[in-house]
Order: sequence, then C-alpha cells, then structure tokens
Amino acid sequence: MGRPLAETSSPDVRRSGRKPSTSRGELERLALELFATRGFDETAVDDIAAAAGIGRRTFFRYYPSKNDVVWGDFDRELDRMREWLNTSHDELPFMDAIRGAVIAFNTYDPATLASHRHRMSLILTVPALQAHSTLRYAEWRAVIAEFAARRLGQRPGDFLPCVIGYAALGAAIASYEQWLLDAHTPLGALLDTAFRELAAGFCGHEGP
Amino acid sequence: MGRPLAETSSPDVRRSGRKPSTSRGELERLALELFATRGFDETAVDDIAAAAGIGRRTFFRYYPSKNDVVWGDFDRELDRMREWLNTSHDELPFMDAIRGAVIAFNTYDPATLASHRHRMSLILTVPALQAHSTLRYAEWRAVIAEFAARRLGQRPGDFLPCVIGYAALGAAIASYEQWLLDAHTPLGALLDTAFRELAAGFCGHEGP
DNA sequence: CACGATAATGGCACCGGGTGCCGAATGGAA
DNA sequence: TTCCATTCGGCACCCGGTGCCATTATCGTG
Repeated sequence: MGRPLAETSSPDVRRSGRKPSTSRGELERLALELFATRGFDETAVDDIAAAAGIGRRTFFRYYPSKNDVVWGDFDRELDRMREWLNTSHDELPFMDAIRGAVIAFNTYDPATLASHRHRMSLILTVPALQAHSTLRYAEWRAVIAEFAARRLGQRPGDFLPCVIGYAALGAAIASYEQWLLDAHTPLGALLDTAFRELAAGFCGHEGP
Repeated sequence: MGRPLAETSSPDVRRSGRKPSTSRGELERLALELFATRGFDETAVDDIAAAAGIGRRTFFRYYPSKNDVVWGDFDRELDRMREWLNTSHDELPFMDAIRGAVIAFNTYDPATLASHRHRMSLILTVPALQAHSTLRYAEWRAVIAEFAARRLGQRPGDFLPCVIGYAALGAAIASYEQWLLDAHTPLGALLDTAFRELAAGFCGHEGP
C-alpha cells in the first residue's frame, strides 16, 4: 500500500558521538535476504543481528520489532501520499482522486518491483506479519479518511470517512493478493478495477 | 462481526478418562473479568490460570493463545452466518442480503450486550488484539466472499468476491468503532448506513 | 473390587521476541 | 587532552507459547 524506502536519508545534524554501526536500510536488505532463503519464522533476530555484525540489543534500536523490518520507511511514503492528495484538483470526484493516488503510490519501476513483490508476499502470507500489518494499515486508512473528510466537509474521525478508509484499504489489499497469486495482470490494473467497483457499489454483475 | 458463544456445548460422547477441570466458557468469563479490571496486557496467562485453579500448561489446551480467549467460539457463529446466507432469497440483491446477514448476526439482546461491548472494545483498541483479529477476520471475509461468488457466478477466490469481502469487513469494523465511540446510535443502524453507502459507492455526498 | 484403557492435568525445560539497565566504546568539539 | 554526546552490546528479566512426560482421575469391564 505504499513504497517503503530503504534509507532514512535524513542527514540529521550530527554533532558528536559514536557513529552508527549500520543503517536501517542495510538491516532491511540483510533481513529480507534471510527471509527469502530461510523463511520469516525460521529467521531469528539473532540471525539478522549476526549477519549485520551487531548485537541483538542494537537491532532493536534500529527497528522496534522484527516485523517492522519488512515495512522499511513506510511513514515517509504515507507523507508523500498525503501531500499528493492535498494537491489534487477539486474538480476530480474524490473517489477518483483516491483511486489515482493509490495507483500512483503503488507503481514501481521494474528494478525494484521484484523486491517489492517479495516484501508484499511476506506481509500478506506470513501470519505474524499479516497480523502486525493491521497496525500499519491504520495509518494508511487515516490518510484516506482525512482526505475524504475534507472533501465531504466532515471530520477525519466521522463515520463516513472511516468507512471509506476501510473500504479503500480492502480494495487495495485484495488487489495485492490477486497480484501475488497471478502476476500476469499488472497491479495497477487490479487496483483500477477494484476501486472502480468500489465507487460503483459492485452493481451490474448479477444476472439470471 | 459475530456473536461468540460461551460454551462449546457439543456433548461429545465421553467414553472414559479424567473429567476436564474447567471449560472454555468458564475461562472466558474469568479472563474477561480480569481484562476488565486489570487490563489485557497487564493480565498474564498465569493470572487467568490461577483464577481458574488450573496450571498454565492446561490453559493452552483450552485456548491456543491468550488472544483467542476474547473470541470465544467464533467459528460456530460463522457457520450460522454461512447457513443464513445459503438460505437467503435469490430475488434479494446480493449486497442487500449481505447487509441483512451482517446486521442479523450483530444484533444482541440487552442482557449480553454489555459484555459484547466490552469484548469488542478489547478487540478494537488493544494493539495485540487488533493485530491478532486479522486472522479471525479472514474467516469472516471468506464467508462473505463465498456467498458473493455464488451470486456472481464466480469462484470464492476470484478477484471481485474478495474485494467485496474486504469491503464488507471494513464497513463492519468501521461501524463497530463508531458504536464504541458513541453508544447513542445503535450498532444496527450504523451497520445499515455503512452497508448502504458501500452498495451505493459513497456517491451523493460531495457538493459545493 | 480390581484392573486396564482413556483422557485430562500440570510441571519442567526450552525457545524466541522484546525491554530496562548500565558500563564500555567511539568520535567531535572546546 | 578533556569533556560530552551518542551508540553499542552484554546481562538479566518478563511473557507467550510448545514439546515432553509422568501423574491423576474416571469409566467400563472382568
């Protein structure tokens, strides 16, 4: 539901002190490699730490949990999507704007596509990650709900914006699941279909 | 998303052997009471086991995890909802049938309403339970998707039924969240609104 | 009643994720 | 060099969850 970035890349004013031994991006690379070969559950935090040459305790200073490694810098991507929606044209119907934003933020160049596919495969198939992802999805939904609320003249916590946030999330996840099952149809096309169905209320399919 | 039952209540043919020390229902009661007073995270499995007078090891023979206690016998409720949908009239548009089923299976008599509210409050606010619930929701979605697939002449794993399952789940959860925030509006009314919006594609709200 | 089959119990050791604490290592700045 | 900020990483600990296995309770049968 958004492209996680590898590097934090915020060149904070470093005043003094010991230099970090590694980086979030480096840990993410190593961890995903281990997950790919050995499996997520079969890879212990100690294994990742050992591969990076750091202590287990230090790992948890880079990522709050083993699960979070898979998500990389998801928050930055959310900020960009929020910005995109902020600057969308008001003439565009809001469900079209949401559809456009979701598609735009899930379009990858071929170079990074394979790794993204692996990442999403983990998130959507490993039970521990499926469960954990709920907490990340909440932030994603909030971005959608905020936008919908603004367009509808309501507050982000109001009922309808929340329903829209949840429904949009569902459409996005279902698209990803389908894409993982069968890579033949590009993700963008699946997202487009799902969000158009959503905006149409799933009508026009039933018949005798 | 469905009324969990307290008792397994399947009077299995008991041939011989030691009698169970307690029951799922009893553990559920005790656990929810502890969660209410002390909080979910602050209640250890040992506390529940001690309250029930059983060993910690035995607890895990009644429930596979601490999280699962909150869900009670969710599977039975799913079976009932599946059955309900199976016997729904074919003339009824399928989105209306889904709406009706969800409302029916989330209507409680006042006696059990308070405890159900507590249960759902835990599920939707405690992070550990929010995350875990994803796995339960999957079964719920499957019931919806199966029904939608049958009505649309597709297979349960096909794209559109899955999207509908996810969207319906979102509508239901959003309704519950709203209900927990403000019990003034009855849950049934919120579900009705959410599912009607869903079936209408959220149109008719934007304007100058 | 005694015996054996059956089933539940619960203690024990163990694993893995995650945290609080604290001293040690590192590197820039005064 | 000295001081300070920052990171590191070991250690002990908590908690959820599991495999193993001896123990205990119950029922049916001889």
